[in-house]
Amino acid sequence: MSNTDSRLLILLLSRRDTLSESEAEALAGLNLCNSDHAHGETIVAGGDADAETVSFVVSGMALRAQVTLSGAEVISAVHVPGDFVDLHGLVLERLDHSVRAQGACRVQRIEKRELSALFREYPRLARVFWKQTLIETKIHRAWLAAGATLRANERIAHFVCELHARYAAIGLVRGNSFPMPLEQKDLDSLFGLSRAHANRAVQELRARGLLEWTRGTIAVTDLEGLRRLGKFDGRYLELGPRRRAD
Amino acid sequence: MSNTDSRLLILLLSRRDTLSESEAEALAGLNLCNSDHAHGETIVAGGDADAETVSFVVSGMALRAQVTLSGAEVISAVHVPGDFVDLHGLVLERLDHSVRAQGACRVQRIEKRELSALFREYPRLARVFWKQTLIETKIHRAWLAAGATLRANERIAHFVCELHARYAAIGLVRGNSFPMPLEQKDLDSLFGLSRAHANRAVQELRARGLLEWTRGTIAVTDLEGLRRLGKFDGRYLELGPRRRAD
DNA sequence: CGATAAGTTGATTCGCATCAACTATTGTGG
DNA sequence: CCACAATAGTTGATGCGAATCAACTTATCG
Repeated sequence: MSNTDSRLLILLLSRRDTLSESEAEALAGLNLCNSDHAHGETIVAGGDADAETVSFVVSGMALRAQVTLSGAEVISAVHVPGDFVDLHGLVLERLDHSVRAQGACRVQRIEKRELSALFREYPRLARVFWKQTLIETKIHRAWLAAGATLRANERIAHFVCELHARYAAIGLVRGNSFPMPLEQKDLDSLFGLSRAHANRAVQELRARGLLEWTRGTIAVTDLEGLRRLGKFDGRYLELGPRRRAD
Repeated sequence: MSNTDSRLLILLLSRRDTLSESEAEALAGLNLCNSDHAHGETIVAGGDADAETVSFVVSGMALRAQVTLSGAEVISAVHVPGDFVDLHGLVLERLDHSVRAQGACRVQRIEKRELSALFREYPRLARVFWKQTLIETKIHRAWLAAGATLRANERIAHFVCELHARYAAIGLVRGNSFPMPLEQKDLDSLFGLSRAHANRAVQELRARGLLEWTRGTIAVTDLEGLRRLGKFDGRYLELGPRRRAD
C-alpha cells in the first residue's frame, strides 16, 4: 500500500523553509506508506523496537505517551495533521515513548534509510527536518513553563489556545471551532490533574464564556479572554512566515 | 581571544557518535572563542537578537531562563560543562529564552557560519549536532513527566539524581559529591515551588539521610534511596555507549 | 563588623487529590 | 429499536500538599 502522494509532506516542510525545485522533487520521490489506526491503537511502539520508519500524521490525532517508573502514564505531546510523531527516532537509537492514535488516525511512513539517503544528497533538507524537531522542543518548553506557573484552569486555557493555533494553521478551524479528539479524562495524563479537578476547571472556562466543549469539538467563544487567562503567546509555535536557511 | 583548543568539543561530540579522523580534524580546525562570565551575567540574550555564534559550556553552570507572559521566570534547562546552551539557535531564527551564568561560567563560542560550512562538507556531522539537541529534548520530556507525577521532594530528588548522573559522566563527581552552583532560592523558578516549600522538601531529603547540601556542593549519601524516591531512571540521558549513525 | 542575601520556621489559606456517589452519554447485543 | 452495560462526565465531602505572608536566623561579603 505504498503511494507517492507527498503533497502533505512537502506542504508541511515548506511551512518551515522554502524548498528548492530539486528538493521538492526529491521529496516527491520518497516512498510513502499510508497506515490507518483505530482509536487507542499503537502507531509506534516505544522502547527497544528499532523502527525502520518515521511517520507523520495525515488525519486525526496521535499522542506521545511515556510511562514513568511509578507506573503513571504521561502524555508529552499531541500531534495534529502535518506533525511528525517520531522524527527524533531517525537520529536517536530508541524512543523514550510510544505513539498511539487518539480517535481514528492516519499516518504516512517514510523509510529511515530513504530519508537518510535523501539527506546525503540534499544536506540542507536535513536542516529542515532538524528544525521540525526543534519546534517540538519549543512546545515542550512552553508546557514546562505552563506547568511551573499556571493553575489548572489556566493551563487548560493555554493548551486549548495552542490547539486552536495549530489547527488554524492547517485550516481545520471552522468558524471558531475545531476538532477535539481528546476527552476530559485524558487531561489528567496531560497535566497531572485528577479527573474531578480537571472537570471543574473546564466547567469554569465554560462558565466564564470562554469556550464550549462538546464531545469531539471545541468552540472558542472568547479567544482573547482564553489567551489572557492562559497567558498564551503563540509565537513559540513558529506558525508565521519563515525564512530560508543556509 | 580566539584559540583552537577544541579538545572538549571533540570529546563531547564523540560521546554521542564515533567521529572519523577527518571529521575530528575538521572540528579541530574550528575557531573557538573563549568567553568568561560572572555569576548572573547574560551569556546569550533571548528574543530578537540574532546571535552570530553558538556556545557550549567549558566550566561552571549556565541556565536557560524564559519569561512567561505573566512575568514569571522559568528555568527550562541547566547546562554543565560539555553542554551546548543554544545550539538550536543555529536552525531556529530566534531563541525563546536567554542564557545566563550560574556562578562563574566559561563558554566557547563557534561562529554559526563556520559550523554551517562544516556541515556542508561533512553532512554526517550535522546529525551528531542534531542528536545533541534531541537529547536535550529528552531531558525536557523527563522534566515534563516529573512535573506531572512527582511531588516537591520527589521532584527535587529526581533533579539531584539527574545532576549527579550528568556530572558523573564528565568526571566531576568526587566520592559522592558534585558541584551545585544552584541555590535553594533557585528551585522555585526551576519547579514552580515557593522558596519556603522547596526548603522544607530539601530538609526532608536531608532528614531521610539521602543527601547533604551545603553551599555550592551536594553530597549524595544514599543514591539508591534518592533514585527510588525520585523515580529516577537515567537512561533518558543517553550517557551510555553509543553507536555510529549513517 | 555591619549590611545584605540565603536559609529556616510558623501560621494561615487555597488549590488540588482522593474517595465516593451519582448522572448523562455512548455503544452494544438481543 | 430498545434495554442494558460500559464509559464519560458531574457533584460533594474531606484531607493533604503547597502558596503565601511574615518573622527570624544564619551565612557571605565588602
